[in-house]
Amino acid sequence: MEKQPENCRVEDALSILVGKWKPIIILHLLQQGTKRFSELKRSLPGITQKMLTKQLRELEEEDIVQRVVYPQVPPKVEYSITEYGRSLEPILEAMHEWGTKHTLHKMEKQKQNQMTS
Amino acid sequence: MEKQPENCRVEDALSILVGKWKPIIILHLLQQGTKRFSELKRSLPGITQKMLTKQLRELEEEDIVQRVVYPQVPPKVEYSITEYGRSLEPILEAMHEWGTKHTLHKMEKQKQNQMTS
DNA sequence: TCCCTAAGTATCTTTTAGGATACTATACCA
DNA sequence: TGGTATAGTATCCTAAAAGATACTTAGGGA
Repeated sequence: MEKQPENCRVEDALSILVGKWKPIIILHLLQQGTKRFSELKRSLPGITQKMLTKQLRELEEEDIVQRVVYPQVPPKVEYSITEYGRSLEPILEAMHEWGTKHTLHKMEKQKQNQMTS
Repeated sequence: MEKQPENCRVEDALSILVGKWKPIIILHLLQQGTKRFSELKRSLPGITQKMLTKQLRELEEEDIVQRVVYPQVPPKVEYSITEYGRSLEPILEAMHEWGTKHTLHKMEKQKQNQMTS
């Protein structure tokens, strides 16, 4: 890690990952390969079309996902992770691992609060 | 990584790291140890007192930083990373590494765009 | 002839994050 | 007597993210 936090590039990764839906979209595509728009939508309960479209376009812009349109009616559009997008996997791994620990940490804290109250 | 993205805990890590100031605050404390409020403020050009206070309180709430108040006037308050907070380091490492690659990736893309235009 | 589908747009409203600015307390120092 | 320093609060305001809802397109099937 750099000596000077000012020069650090953590924000770059963060800017791609933040948002209520982006991490889970990336995880779905990482784990399940190519998916149609409607499949993704079904996989993300609560997301609106507008949001899904927006997030996917932003990820495409960053070269994290690839969008393939089949010129047919009704439309068919497939999304998949790019090779470059796959390079985010270690970050997501690290976060997942930490998140699991974090759940335990919170539970322990709650237990302690109960005991002292 | 879990088979089902729904059960994944990536969001937990993300929720702690997001925000315009949190990652850089954590990095400062990780690298420079204990710091007074005013020192942190000087290290973060552009941050307002309100924001710094807010971010620090939220990190304290999550047990990422520790806050120690010395009962004296003018006030003295010291902040430091907790052991638990230190466990975020691998995530920040992974992000930093990726961010560095990302910069290169963007530069290559720009070069290609210039060549095709 | 009309409805269905898939993958969107277009508007409008709500929620959240972030920022600007002013104010506070109180010991110490000139 | 008044100014300085530190670590905050208290209000108000703007911008960005997110959400709700309605509309579009055009081929195929009943």
